[in-house]
Amino acid sequence: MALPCPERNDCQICTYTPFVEVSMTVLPLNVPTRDRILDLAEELIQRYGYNGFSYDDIARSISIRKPSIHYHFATKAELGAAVAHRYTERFANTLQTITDTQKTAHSQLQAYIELFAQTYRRDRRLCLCGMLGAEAEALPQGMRGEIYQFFLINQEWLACVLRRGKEDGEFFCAESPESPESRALLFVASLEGAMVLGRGLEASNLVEEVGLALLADLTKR
Amino acid sequence: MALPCPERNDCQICTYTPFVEVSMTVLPLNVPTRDRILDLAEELIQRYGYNGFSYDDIARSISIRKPSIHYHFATKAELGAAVAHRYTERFANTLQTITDTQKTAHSQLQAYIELFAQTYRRDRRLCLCGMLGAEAEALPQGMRGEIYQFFLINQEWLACVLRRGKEDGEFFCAESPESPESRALLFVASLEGAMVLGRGLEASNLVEEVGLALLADLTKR
DNA sequence: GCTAGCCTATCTACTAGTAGGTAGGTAACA
DNA sequence: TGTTACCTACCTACTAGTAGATAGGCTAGC
Repeated sequence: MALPCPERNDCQICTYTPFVEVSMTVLPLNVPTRDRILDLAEELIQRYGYNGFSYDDIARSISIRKPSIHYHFATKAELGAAVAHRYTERFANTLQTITDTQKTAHSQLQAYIELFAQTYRRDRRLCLCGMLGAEAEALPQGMRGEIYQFFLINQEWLACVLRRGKEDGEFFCAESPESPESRALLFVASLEGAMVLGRGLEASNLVEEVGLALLADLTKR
Repeated sequence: MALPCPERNDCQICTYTPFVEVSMTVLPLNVPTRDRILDLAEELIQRYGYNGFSYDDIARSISIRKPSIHYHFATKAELGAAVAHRYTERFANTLQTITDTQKTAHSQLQAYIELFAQTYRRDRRLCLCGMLGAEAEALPQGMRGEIYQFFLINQEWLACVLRRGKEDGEFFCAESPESPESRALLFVASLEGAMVLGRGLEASNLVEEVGLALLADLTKR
């Protein structure tokens, strides 16, 4: 797909141009091509979706030819799966770090919410797996397992934190009959949805707003 | 885009075929072509996204030639905007009906949740504007206004119901400092997100589960 | 009642451009 | 000498969109 022209987003005629430079500000030099492809594909999926970018978009952005991408990732489906896998793995590591560094369940959840808020603040990017979840039906089979894993890991981690928070008397939520798993689901869903709404309403602080309400509810009876 | 083959979704080789028949079971006979195009485009966007279908997909599904679609909708952007506009308008009417027929704020919210649950139960379709919200950055300018309207209408209606529910003593939520608008946002976001998670986790009752938790929180202090 | 003129809705045949992907070659290097 | 990481040149299929023709229906004027 030809990406929208960032310089003239208000121009009706020039809404689409065949190519757009993508932000490369944070990329250090001497990064292996394979990683640069992954990084860019990740950004493009978060911004435009899996069906919203092409090999050519990537090729132009990192100044190599299109077939060179096929050398690293034989098919687009393979690239997509690799991006999703790396994203999920990195996310799981971050959750582990949160568990290790934040003492209370409340501060762990705060850090969790901040992950989503941070992502959205970067050019209003969506959670990669949120975007892919929405597109799931139009995705190659191989990618769906990765998305499934992402949400499962999130739910399990959150349920664990919520359970501990309840045991420690921090929260009153998740009382029977509600399960921590169910509350965990609401937590992820709300944050994913907040990003979608943020884009739709062209708002910049929706994730934070929703996160605050989410935390507040945990201390209610 | 070539749509995925529904009969052999597990087949790696045949993941993509150039064409797939789309469900036409509910369409009565003698529906004007223009409406059939709109109906099908709506279904395709909800299932695969705006960048996930082509004029040719529609043409084949309703057995006309592709240029005939251009006669009714000159550009794909025009078609997309028309679909979103009709969807939002229909949704607004439904909200009015809910207001007119359901007495308590609680039952109005229940009916609201059921709208999302119903949509998802139909082949796991996403809310049209949820899908488009996620894709927003890759969408032609003309469509974004329609998406904005959808979420605004939802937020305003919900805030209104929540305010009334609080006045009538049905709810304890939305106490200061939290505004009904903020709680309304959480409400929509959670339901939109639940649909995305439902797809990601390949679950069928997530919208209902999230809706239940959402309602339960309203009666907490 | 006939007909000229217009409108609607469709068609076939086409365009330029983009999609993912392949074949085969090359230069650097261990 | 084989491997790695790229390249040029190409392919087929699909993309949105256009040009021009046509068949049938409606209506005003004679």
